[in-house]
Amino acid sequence: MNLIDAAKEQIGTLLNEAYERCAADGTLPGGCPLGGTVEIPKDVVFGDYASSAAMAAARRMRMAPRKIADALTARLDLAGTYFESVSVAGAGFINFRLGAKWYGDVIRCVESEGESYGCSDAGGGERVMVEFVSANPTGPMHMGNARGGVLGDTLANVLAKAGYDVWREFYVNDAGNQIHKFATSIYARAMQEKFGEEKYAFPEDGYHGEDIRELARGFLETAPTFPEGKSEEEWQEDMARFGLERNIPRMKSDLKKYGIEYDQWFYESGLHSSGYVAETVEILAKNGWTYEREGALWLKTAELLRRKYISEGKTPEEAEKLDLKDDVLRRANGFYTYFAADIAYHRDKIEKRGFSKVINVWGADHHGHVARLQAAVDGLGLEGSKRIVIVLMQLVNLLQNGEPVRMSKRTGKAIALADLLDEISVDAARFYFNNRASTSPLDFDLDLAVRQDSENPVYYVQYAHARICNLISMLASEGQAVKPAGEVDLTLLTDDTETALIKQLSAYPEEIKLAARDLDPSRVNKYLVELSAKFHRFYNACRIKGARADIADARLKLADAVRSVLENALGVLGVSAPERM
RNA sequence: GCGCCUGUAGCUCAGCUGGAUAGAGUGCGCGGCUACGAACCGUGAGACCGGGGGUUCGAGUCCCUUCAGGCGUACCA
Repeated sequence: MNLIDAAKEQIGTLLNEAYERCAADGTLPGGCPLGGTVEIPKDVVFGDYASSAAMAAARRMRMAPRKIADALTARLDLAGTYFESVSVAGAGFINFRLGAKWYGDVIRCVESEGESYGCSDAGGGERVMVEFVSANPTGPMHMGNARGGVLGDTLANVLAKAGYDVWREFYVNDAGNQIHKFATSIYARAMQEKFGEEKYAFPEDGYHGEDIRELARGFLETAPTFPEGKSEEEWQEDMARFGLERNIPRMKSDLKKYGIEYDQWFYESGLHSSGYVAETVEILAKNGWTYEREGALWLKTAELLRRKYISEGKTPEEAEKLDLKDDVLRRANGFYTYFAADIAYHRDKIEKRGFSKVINVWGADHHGHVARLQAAVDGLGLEGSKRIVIVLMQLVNLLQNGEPVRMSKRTGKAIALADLLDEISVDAARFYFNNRASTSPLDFDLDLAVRQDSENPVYYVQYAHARICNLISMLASEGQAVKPAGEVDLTLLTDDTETALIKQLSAYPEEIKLAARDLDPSRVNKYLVELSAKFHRFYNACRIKGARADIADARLKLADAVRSVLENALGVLGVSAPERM
């Protein structure tokens, strides 16, 4: 149950009833249904909820907002509602103040819903896929993958809680050009290993990382006859397979260490071998969206995009001004491009597997592909622009001693995901990577992240949880256990820090809903920090031990409700809620 | 050129579909444990919300324009 919504709805109803009375006796003109919004003012001196209905109606009623507000409040009947008083202030805001029943209801709601507190049916059971990380299996994962992993996983948690039917997927790019590059790189390192560094030139565009040398050495142990007995191509094929068989399980286990597990690892190679890519390209051709030039098969991307933009509200003139280009689907050498495979993959997601929404977490450096992919899937007649949603994640700037550290598989200077966990806890990593909206670049300061103190917000939140657990067990050992809400007089919670804390508890379901709507799980971090701060404030202001018995019971109950929601929200982040630290 | 993202306190960032006096952390200045965990709390100073127009009762938020930074514009993935 969402008590914020309940309160807002009640205000809407109350105002409408008051308006009916005013219209009936002529105090206000009839036929002007109330508009405006109900909001939570920043400053509590204005009350707990504020309606702007009077201001919104001023023009239509041709009356001063304050007069409308006065007329409405004069006819309000608060008996039996959540509210104990109402007032008019400012330009014509109608301010409502909550009564004790509402605060008690929040705590009763937290108690009765427990783990499912915060859940809603906002998603209506819609089948959604979240595809994330999908790192190239040609090398170790880096910090950007770590952010994407945490973002995607947490986003999936948020969506599940908001009532979506969520599927997690990792797209394994085990085909195409970079696999060829992968193979030639291992081959070159193997040759160098065997005959000396200077005897065999390493390909300029190869993968320079140390991990390639390790794979080459590992491969040589399994192939003592190398390079005899097979052609170069055959050896490279074996090497690619060998490398993937090593790297993919490692990616799985690295991600698992971060608490990230998938419903499916989807292999790009399967799309090629089954002919699905070719079939998909044929459909595009049949729909008239392709042409041949210089031996390659091209997609009419520019035209598809123009159609897309115009249908989204751009004028034909605006669309014409854009610098749009066509794309190759099948190269002159007969191989399909990554783009062609990606179109096929999304056809598989939408048409074959029936996901009504497909969310992809991509690095911001891929943003140029968003509209193009959507347009191409539009060209298949599968509503790509509507069903494919891309969460663009700005890249991670890794800092050490204040200096930026470049991350690149090619140069081999990557900080591997697995190594990071030698430095910091999973909890700290997950919280840190989710601490910014995906649209903001994230500075990951290694020196800061290793610190296990209050500089790191995750400890602030976890400390609040541990503090409550300790409090509860300490009081229980003295014979004062947490009582069921029904046995506690919650109307005794009237201190400013208590009501502020309860309001924060009430905001949780809304916060989950907004995080799901905006595809922004970092909201949950902010919520947790805010909840913790309000708890610490309450803890310092309101003693439990030594307070009058009924007051102590009520405060202990409140603390326990906070503990429950902290555990709940930390769970959404995949961060532990320790009982002691 | 075209496109995406970002400009809010010294620093790092919040600010929900436009709402009342723009918030927090950190840093700096004070202060709080013979009291449930001081990994905490209170308090002070610190911002013409990059600039300029516009929309309206009302703009950090919406529109236009301009400046600055990041990224992208492959028969790479």
